[in-house]
Amino acid sequence: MVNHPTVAAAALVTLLSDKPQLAAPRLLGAVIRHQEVALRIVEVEAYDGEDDPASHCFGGRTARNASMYAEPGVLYVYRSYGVHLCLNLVCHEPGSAGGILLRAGEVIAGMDTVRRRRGPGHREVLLASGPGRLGQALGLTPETDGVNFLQDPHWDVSMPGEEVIGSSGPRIGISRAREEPWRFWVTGDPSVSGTRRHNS
DNA sequence: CCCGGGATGATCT
DNA sequence: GATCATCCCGGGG
Repeated sequence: MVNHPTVAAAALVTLLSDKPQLAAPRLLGAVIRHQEVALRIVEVEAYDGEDDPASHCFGGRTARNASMYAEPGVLYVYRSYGVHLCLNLVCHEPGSAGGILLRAGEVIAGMDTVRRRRGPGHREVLLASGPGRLGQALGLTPETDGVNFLQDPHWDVSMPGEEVIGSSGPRIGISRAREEPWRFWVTGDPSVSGTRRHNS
């Protein structure tokens, strides 16, 4: 009875039923798969609920952020600057809201599909480096918002296989709550985004 | 290599 | 009308 699928699923639900800022670093090294494409997650950001001024939940529930109030296992997809689709794993304590933004990954399966989606001329380590690029690599659509990866055969998330050495710092691209070090990344990993400015 | 800035459109005030 | 949880290109050093 070791490795029964429901055991792994239960462990993920437990992980994602905590405050996002506590769960996020434990997600480094996890693998997310959509159909034939799989990414090893190397950079994430935690967005808490209505009390986090940088969260889409700040100010309460709206049509856009409704998925962040759903149960852990659900995917929250939002459109950034009109053009990019970005992916969060819903993560919060019971009765709350929140999510973990997947900011960068390493392509470990489906390379041909990713290259076709991203277009020519990209170095391999940059194919899913940055939340918009990661979304494009995974083939997100607006309909991905609200999908439960525990119940949809096209989607899967696996717990990290090995411990990784992580770093943390302020979240990128926000104007409020800059003091919270809620961005987490695999130390030294070449696919982490924002290497020019934000990494220490 | 580094930095600055423009594109682009949904969302909310 | 302002604000973005962004990306990428072009110019200068």
